[in-house]
Amino acid sequence: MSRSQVRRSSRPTGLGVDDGGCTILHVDMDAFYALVELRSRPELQGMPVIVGGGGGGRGVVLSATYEARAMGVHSAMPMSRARRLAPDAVIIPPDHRAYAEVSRGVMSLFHSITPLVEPLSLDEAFLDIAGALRRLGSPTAIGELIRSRVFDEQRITCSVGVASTKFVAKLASTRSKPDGILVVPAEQVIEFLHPLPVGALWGVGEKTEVQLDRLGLRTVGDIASTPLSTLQRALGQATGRHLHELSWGRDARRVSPGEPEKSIGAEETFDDDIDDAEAIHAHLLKLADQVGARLRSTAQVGRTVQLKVRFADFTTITRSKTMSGPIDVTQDLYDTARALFDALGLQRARIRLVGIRVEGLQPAEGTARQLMLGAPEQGRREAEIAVDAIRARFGSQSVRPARLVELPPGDEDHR
DNA sequence: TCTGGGGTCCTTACCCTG
DNA sequence: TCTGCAGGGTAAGGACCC
Repeated sequence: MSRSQVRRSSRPTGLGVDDGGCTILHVDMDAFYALVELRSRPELQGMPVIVGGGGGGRGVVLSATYEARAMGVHSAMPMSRARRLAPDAVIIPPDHRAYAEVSRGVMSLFHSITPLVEPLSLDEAFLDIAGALRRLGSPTAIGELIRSRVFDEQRITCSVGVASTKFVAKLASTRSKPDGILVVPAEQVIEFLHPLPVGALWGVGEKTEVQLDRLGLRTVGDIASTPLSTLQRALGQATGRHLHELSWGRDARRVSPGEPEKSIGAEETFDDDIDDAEAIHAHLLKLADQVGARLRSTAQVGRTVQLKVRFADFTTITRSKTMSGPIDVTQDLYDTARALFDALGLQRARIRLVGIRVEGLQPAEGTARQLMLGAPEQGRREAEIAVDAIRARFGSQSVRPARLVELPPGDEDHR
């Protein structure tokens, strides 16, 4: 990608450049996964490229270049549909390790600007730059500095929203995409917000948009002029208040770095629906293994185990159990999830996905752990910690539960 | 059309306790 | 002892975000 291509909208755009008081930046990488892939495949520049898929043909679009987007492709779209819309698009399976590495570089760059960085995902973050103004200049100048450094250091482009609140900064970065910067001065927030469609508000998805449409509310301005009580009756107390506040540009949330995780989970959609309980048990063991390893690697324990089951018709149920004490041992996670699954009493129902999630996280240090009925007082956890160490050194596949080791065809006797 | 995987937050219902 | 109520914890489901 040439410099001239990516810098085409390098001047601040939109409502003006009076950026006084606009100390919140929202920085969002453009078509992140796709642009990371283009770095190593420059021959694909200017072509429709889609990152997504996965092995079983049941994947969705994770990211698409703007050339693919122009053909109607967007993220979260089923791959089968994306292929129909853009039959000539180059499809690349995701390489999460590469994205994580670029993300670390970008976040580290942000931290060189300000310590107040709140990552939202791999490819976006809020920055509070109030403390950096004297050193680095105006908010707009800092936004431009970030855009230019991201490109120079990572060879990808990003968009920056500059405002006095997180919510407006995020909207501004979205409106400036791709490869732009938009400043929304505090006194022009209402003018900026009210013409936008309701779907622009954080928390309004497909379902809520339909509900709002039934009330005849199509723009943010419509919501602002609707009595709070009407919104709360239609959408519930919290959502009604939330949308009403946002519609007037009120968002008191601070940029808060280092928010602790509230849950850790893993789930798997099968290539083909499964109706065999034994096979489901094996997948549950694999997921428990992943979740347990993540808990231990982050030195956390959790109290509630949640099982998720999605059936062939896409209906989804969850079942959960709160333990009397926190756990982080794979075997305990598996036993609990399996008991929840068995209690469903399914008779060869066709299952599309299973997942395990652990909630109620707390630091492992100093926590009295739950001892499962019949479990040895010592041993299991220590063994799993030893396995974690071996995997850290020799790879995640170096040690696995015996029943997860794939046998060559015809070798069932050794199972 | 046919829907991943990782999360967060909200609502509702129910049970228990004081 | 019974009743009503408030509040907390748990469970389940749903909407939403990236």
